[in-house]
Amino acid sequence: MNYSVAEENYIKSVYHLQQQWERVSTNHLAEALQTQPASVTDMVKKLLNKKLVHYEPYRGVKLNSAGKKVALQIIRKHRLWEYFLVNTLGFGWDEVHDVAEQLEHVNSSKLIEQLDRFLGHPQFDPHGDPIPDKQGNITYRERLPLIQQPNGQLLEITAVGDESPALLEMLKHHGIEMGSRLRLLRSFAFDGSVEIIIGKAKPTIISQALAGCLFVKWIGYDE
Amino acid sequence: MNYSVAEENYIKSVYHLQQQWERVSTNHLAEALQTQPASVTDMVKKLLNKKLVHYEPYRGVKLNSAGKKVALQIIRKHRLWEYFLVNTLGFGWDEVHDVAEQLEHVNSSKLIEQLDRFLGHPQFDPHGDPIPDKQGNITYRERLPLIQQPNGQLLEITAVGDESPALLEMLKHHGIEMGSRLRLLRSFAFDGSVEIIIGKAKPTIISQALAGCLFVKWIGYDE
DNA sequence: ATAAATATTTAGATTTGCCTAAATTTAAAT
DNA sequence: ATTTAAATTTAGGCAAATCTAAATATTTAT
Repeated sequence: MNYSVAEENYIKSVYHLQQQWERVSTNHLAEALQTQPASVTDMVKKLLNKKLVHYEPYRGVKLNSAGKKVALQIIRKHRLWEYFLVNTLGFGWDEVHDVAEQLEHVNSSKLIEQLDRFLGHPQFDPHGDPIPDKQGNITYRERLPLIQQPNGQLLEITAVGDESPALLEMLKHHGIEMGSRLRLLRSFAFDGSVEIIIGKAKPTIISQALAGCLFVKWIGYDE
Repeated sequence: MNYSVAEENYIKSVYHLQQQWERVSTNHLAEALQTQPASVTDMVKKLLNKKLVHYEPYRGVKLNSAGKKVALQIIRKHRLWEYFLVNTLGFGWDEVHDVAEQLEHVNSSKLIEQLDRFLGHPQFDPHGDPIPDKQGNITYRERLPLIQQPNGQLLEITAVGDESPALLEMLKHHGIEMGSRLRLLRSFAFDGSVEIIIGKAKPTIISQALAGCLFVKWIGYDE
């Protein structure tokens, strides 16, 4: 099967919104796709005809297993291209989204498999999100909100919350990147900021907003 | 300015057909684009509105300088992607056309400049066709039909006439590739076949059809 | 439980890129 | 110089993906 760019974008959006809501509403989709609710209703009916979604009028939409499969392949392409743009072509990760958004719709299984091989079968994209494999399997990895972790823990950055230039600038300033290790020292009730040690540097305080964008896994208490 | 995929394909086709005919006819364009003459007339009017072509009804169409500029950038993208597919991802050059046809429409100047840098600013694509630079300048290179060259000349392959799997297979069999050196010994009146020495191998005879697909530059008479 | 507010769908249009069939223009042939 | 053939354009329509405005369903609040 081959789907139009518009169809692929709808499928991808439903997939992402489903991570948060069981049934995805028309308005949410319209918001995510920057389009009108009426247009969403139209397209959802087309996806229903193509047997990619469950849908009942007024009740929201949900990918069925065929739809999920399609979504995972689009996401695979998107994230492989992001990895390529950052690691091969030297893009910053705040610059890759729009380009990957276009590249993900290029249709060639040979292209994507050769790209995957060239890149060394990466498992995670530059933002820490997992890259589904050819079969659609995802390697999950701890992705715990930094806020809420117990003090003293040695942690490793596994993902970031958004891909804005502003966040990237902030992280660069602190010398934080994917895989960085840090220790959570304490948090302040006043403004929700937290004190951390990044690598072997001196303790620093980062804002609640910044901390809220960081996801980690546990490494242990010991140095 | 930003052009649709359909518009870009028309512009590119006009450019290529212009290499052969001063004014490009509606039927030729329709043939090249696998579409109907009436559709061509429609689109040509749109390109006229966008001031990319000269056009008079019944008289054919021709890119103006703005149109040429656009065409060269599309061709630049197409050929850079072909180079990438062959040299980085290991495609055969008979497999690249359709994929490059899609990739050439991805819109990001940063992408194409970084790709160009990553590839080392190649000047020729895998078929020997020149890659226009960012400004649209083309490095020309001798591209003489093998047939018609004087006997005894030492020649180097600079381009091939088509990109079919069949031609690639044939060339592989003879050990001919871009940059191969060969000497033309003689041609046979009977079927137009020619006898050549490829590199330091023994003389072989290749068919007129094959010879007609090869383009060369002169290196000299001496060994 | 009913009214008000919100969400969703339907109806009818628009744009892009394409089509077929008919009309028109240009080129070729007698 | 007409007639015939070929090429091109015009007219009218269609499908995909979108829109606005109006109608309908659902949810929330009184």
